Amino acid sequence: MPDSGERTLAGIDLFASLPQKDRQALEQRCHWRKFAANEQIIDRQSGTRDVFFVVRGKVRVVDYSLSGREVSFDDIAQGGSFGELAAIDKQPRSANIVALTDTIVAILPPAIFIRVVTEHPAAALALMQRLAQIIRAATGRIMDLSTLGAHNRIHAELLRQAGDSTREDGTAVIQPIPIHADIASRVSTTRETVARVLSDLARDGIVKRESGALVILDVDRLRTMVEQLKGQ
Amino acid sequence: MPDSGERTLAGIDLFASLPQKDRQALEQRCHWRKFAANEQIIDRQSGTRDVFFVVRGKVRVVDYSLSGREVSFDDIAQGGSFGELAAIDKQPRSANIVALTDTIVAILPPAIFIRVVTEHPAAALALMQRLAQIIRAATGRIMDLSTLGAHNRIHAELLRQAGDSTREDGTAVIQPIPIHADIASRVSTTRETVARVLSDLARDGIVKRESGALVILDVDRLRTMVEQLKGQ
DNA sequence: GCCCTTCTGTGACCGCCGTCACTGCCCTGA
DNA sequence: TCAGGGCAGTGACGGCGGTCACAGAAGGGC
Repeated sequence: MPDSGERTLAGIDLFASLPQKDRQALEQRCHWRKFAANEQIIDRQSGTRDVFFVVRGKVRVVDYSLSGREVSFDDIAQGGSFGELAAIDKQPRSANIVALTDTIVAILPPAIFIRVVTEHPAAALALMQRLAQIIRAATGRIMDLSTLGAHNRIHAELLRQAGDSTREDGTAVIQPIPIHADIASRVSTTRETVARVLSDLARDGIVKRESGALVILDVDRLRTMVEQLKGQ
Repeated sequence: MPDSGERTLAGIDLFASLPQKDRQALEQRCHWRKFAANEQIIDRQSGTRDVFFVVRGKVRVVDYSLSGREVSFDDIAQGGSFGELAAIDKQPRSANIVALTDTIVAILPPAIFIRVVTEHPAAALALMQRLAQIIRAATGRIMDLSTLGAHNRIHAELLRQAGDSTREDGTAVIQPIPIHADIASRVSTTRETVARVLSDLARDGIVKRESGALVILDVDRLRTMVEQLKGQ
């Protein structure tokens, strides 16, 4: 693989509106690294403050309780970034990052990052919007954890994963089929509960397993199941 | 009360490092309003994008499930600000704000706010740090909700409220005495459970009610109670 | 002072769901 | 083709904690 072809920040969302010249200058200041699938990229414990950009691949933000219970926060795809928090506030890292696939990242020292995102208004706004997005997701999740039962949180997660893929006939497809344990760690429940809920939904004709995909047969019904219980 | 004395942004954290001239220019663009205790300042539903600064008083960020269950996120004291999210990403408001005390706020239109915090590096950084702080608090809360039982979340909340007030002899004071229902809504449990936990702690000699204050008699023991259970 | 509201404290009940323990499936690789 | 590992599915059980229902304390206003 020609490394040079990968050494670009052109696809990074945060820097989308940066003049090409400035972006190229930034590229000079980056380190570039590859990680294999399942490799850990950032450890919570580490004292580093670098900021990372996903040039290629996909990573997951996770944390573990001392008991080993896994809580996952977000998946970050190509074009995204992570590690900003420590750079911004000089506090320790707030979570772990693992590569989901083979991944190439660009690594930027904190001081340079801060300079870019404070001195370029467009980059500043992009970062603020990203942080705002994280906050909205987190507060939504806190509301879910506080007001919904495990079953309904799983329903809500299915709808989230279906995204806007709902078709005319009220069906939607989730592909590839998500691993139960992953769903569980995203909504803070157990693998077993996810399996039970999916069984129930299949029994009621609301979802169906199909070659490599999970089909939601009745998106509306699933949606009302979540909303009704919110209101009880 | 001389209103003029209150019409200043001098005490607002976000603008602490702004040149006086710029800050005074901003003051010209603000509207100023008073709210009485318990009055709602921002409604989730409202389509506004203004940013608010707490010139005087104290406000609370809360949200309600359709069932009426109250979830509170943060209290914002004098010098703080709120309403930034909607201004940053032009999405609907993410929560409600109620005045805890009689409060004076300065209200700034979104466009002006965005200009200040993108064009002044120091203000940009201050805002990013504030957003980062919110994210850390939220992820911490998600971890607590995901891995701790209700009892331990209450223990943790007591330690949080005690802050760094721990004295030489291992005691700490929380003052004024927090209302059980408030604790409950901060850690997503019920008033009754808070009462039971405090009773248990009092029975074990770990806390004590005292004229207008809650005294933690053994901070260390309380801390280990939380950490042990995290590890199980 | 008194009342009325708000807050606290506690018992009884019971349903949700996490835990444990297996079984069985599917797929990959030797 | 078979073995082994990862994933899925399901039953049994039991404890945590939410809900309901009161009773009592506390405090603030007139």
